[in-house]
Amino acid sequence: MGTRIQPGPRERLLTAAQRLSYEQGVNVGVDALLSAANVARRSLYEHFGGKDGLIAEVLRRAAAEDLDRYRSAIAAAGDDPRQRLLAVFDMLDEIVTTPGFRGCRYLGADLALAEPAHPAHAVTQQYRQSLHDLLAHEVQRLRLPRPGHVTDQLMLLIEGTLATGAARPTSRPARDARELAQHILS
Amino acid sequence: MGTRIQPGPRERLLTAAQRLSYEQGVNVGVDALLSAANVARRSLYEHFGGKDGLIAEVLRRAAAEDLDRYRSAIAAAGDDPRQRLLAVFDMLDEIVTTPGFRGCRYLGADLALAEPAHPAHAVTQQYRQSLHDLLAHEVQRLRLPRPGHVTDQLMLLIEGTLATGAARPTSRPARDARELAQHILS
DNA sequence: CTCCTGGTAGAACGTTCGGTCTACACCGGT
DNA sequence: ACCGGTGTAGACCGAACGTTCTACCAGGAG
Repeated sequence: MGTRIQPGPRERLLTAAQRLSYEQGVNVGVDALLSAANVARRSLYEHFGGKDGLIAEVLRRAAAEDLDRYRSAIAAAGDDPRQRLLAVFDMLDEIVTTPGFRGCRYLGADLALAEPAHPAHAVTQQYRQSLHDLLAHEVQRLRLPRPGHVTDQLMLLIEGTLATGAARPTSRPARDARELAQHILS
Repeated sequence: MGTRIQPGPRERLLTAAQRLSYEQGVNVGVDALLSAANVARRSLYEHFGGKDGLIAEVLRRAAAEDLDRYRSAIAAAGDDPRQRLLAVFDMLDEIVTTPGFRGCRYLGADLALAEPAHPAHAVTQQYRQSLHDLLAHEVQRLRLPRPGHVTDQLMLLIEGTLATGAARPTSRPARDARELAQHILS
């Protein structure tokens, strides 16, 4: 059964690694992951084949969660596609102003992992594609000219918001981005 | 004297580290830096006190070069502040489409170095402040309302361009950003 | 009861990490 | 001629890296 009193080692490892790989970066050591999860060394290699596999799985899980946050924010903003898309930047404002925000996890992974063959890269690519599709679906309904172009610009604003939020913590990049998004969508 | 047939070990080390710390990330090993620069281990510690000092100095040098690129691009664009600012995004288009582009060096350093006390963070902060001032000076001449706000938005577009260029190499984020910049500046 | 599965605990592997150290060579200045 | 400064070459250190290994233990199924 999936549910026990305490989550199994696989679950504990994923939870701890999701937190630590964000706080400390994906180059965090295996020992730190194991002791944070209270998991035996062996379990890591049985469940994920190695650190790379764990990191990739962590990113997959985080991607699913983050996409759900985008979907929830959009769904809660009513029916107007314009308002639904602007709601994304309201959600981003919350995220980047939350203490402990350290930038976009996926960009951080791509920059930190130099080897192009690392399985993490495929996960981040897939994540961005899903997010792009999510936005494109809303943009489509607006019947604007060049919908693909508009979607790319929204993606750029999102990446810029997360990057600026990490680089200049005093600023409020999501507000700036939201204003720019309003320009695009009108 | 400063000029010899071959640059001294300090110069070689800076040059090699500037390249390697970008290609491989700032977590590149000391041995890789030393062998790439053909420099004795000892020289690193005599000249920079350690790897952290070298990384910080590399970022300082890169920042000076990058700021000069911005200044040159702006200066070459004539007298109209609007055209001068848009020229920044033309320059960025060149940068992000150049093979081997791996994103913003300074954001990469901030994300990869988890310890807040690392000297690199002060350098990246200073770099962004200088870039911000550079843009603000041009924005000021436009006599727009909320010039600080506009400058922040331009910074966000720049960060977004560099992040997107690294994350989605097939896109042309600088063009999208330039179009948004035109909206801001009009 | 016995056996198997899946978990823990931890030693140990070889490699790499950043950093310190010794030994020696070159070269310009006095 | 000599000396001090600066460089190279490379051994060496303790620690951390990712990984593999053995030994043991709990719980459920046969």
